[in-house]
Amino acid sequence: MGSLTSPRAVKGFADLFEPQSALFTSMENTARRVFGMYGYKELRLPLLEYADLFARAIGEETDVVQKEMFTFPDRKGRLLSLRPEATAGILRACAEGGLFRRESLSKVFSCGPMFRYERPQKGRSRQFHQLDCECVGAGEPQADAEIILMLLHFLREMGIRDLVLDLNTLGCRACRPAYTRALTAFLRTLPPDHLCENCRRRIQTNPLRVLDCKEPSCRSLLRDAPLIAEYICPDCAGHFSDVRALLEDQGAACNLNPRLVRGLDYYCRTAFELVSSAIGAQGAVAGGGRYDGLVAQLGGPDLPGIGFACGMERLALLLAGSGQEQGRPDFFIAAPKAAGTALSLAQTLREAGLSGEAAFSDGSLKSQMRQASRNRARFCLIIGEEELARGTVMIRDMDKATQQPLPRTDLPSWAAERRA
RNA sequence: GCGGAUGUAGCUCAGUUGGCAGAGCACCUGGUUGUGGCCCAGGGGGUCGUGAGUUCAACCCUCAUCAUUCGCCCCA
Repeated sequence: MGSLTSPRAVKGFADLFEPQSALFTSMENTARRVFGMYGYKELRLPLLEYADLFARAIGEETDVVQKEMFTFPDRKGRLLSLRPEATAGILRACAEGGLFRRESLSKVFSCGPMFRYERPQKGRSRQFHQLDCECVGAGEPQADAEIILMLLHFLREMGIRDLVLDLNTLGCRACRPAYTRALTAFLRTLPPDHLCENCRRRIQTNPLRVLDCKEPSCRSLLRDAPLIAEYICPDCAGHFSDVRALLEDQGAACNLNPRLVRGLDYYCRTAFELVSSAIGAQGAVAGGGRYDGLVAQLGGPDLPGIGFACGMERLALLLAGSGQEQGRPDFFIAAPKAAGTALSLAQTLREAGLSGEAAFSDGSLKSQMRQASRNRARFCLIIGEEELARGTVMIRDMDKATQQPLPRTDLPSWAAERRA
């Protein structure tokens, strides 16, 4: 297994090779195209931010901030973090760049690697990639509906249909505290030894999360738990029913899930998630929600906003096996005694628009033709003894196993013919 | 941070109660085919993850360690 101390990749940081890397590129291109149709503009962002940005945006008490960030001091002792999610950085950049003052409605798209220090498993690595959209400046239910429809549109374009859209409302600053109090009070009435260990802890730390515990015993105890729907204010209720009506009108089936809770503190009102049961335990492919007030909390203008993130590795898991056929090269040049000539002919053909390679070394004709075959080249251009003497090249059709000689000076026109 | 599983050739994996390390695929060379694919013959490649221990003898048993992987937690 290699030499004593061959370098290794950092744990949880994957190298993406050919089929996978092409899949990621096509995801990004499809995202640019589809999101562009809805008016989203691409933003390219740094991976590193001052650590306190995330504490302020995501919430000091969240797991992400407390134990999942890559945080370290720079040379002057300032704490930096590799971004664990995209929203905070996007909002910081837009505020700092004056975007929110120049336009009343901002739609931005960004993508790239995110970092969380977690134990890797299927669908989760320490460096992972997200597509991320944020719509800032619109508090209307139409904004919620549009961004969800856009996400579904994108997934449809990627050939993914069988995801379940979970939808919930989390209330707002006005009504959520009352609900949290009611839920906590209810949880305290339960016999503690019937709740799982995690849930007993969560009553203190984050009562909302008890709602989506997967333990059967917890689930049954929670059947009679108060629902957010009974506590939300009329504004939130109206907003939520408008969003549902708009989605329904567009034929977007959604599953109302009163237990859907998001782990980032900034979410309010609409929360949604797209879930698959086909890719292991980490089934959330995309998720997002509304975050009115977050921009102001980060020192920007008081704007409402909504956004989502889509996990590219999890998308790739869904797409596994549906890999599109790789394009075949047009030619391969086998020239056992004329590697230099082969190189220059290859350049001629490429400048004429064909793709292909020439053998570098002076291996046997047999081995060079094997190489042509392995490359799945359509044509093999052979320069053997005879062709070398006559200044010609043998052009072999690798599928039909037919061939004909051609003067080398005719290659440009042969290439032009091939292109047509 | 906590559990379970797995580390043997480039890849996928066999390996008996402890007794000289194997297959398929891939790769290389040659034969045959008008010069590739199919077929035939041959070949290269492994300190059995690493380090200790038990034993006359360890891929196999014991301990440690590292890595990978699937879960928990959390999230996309």
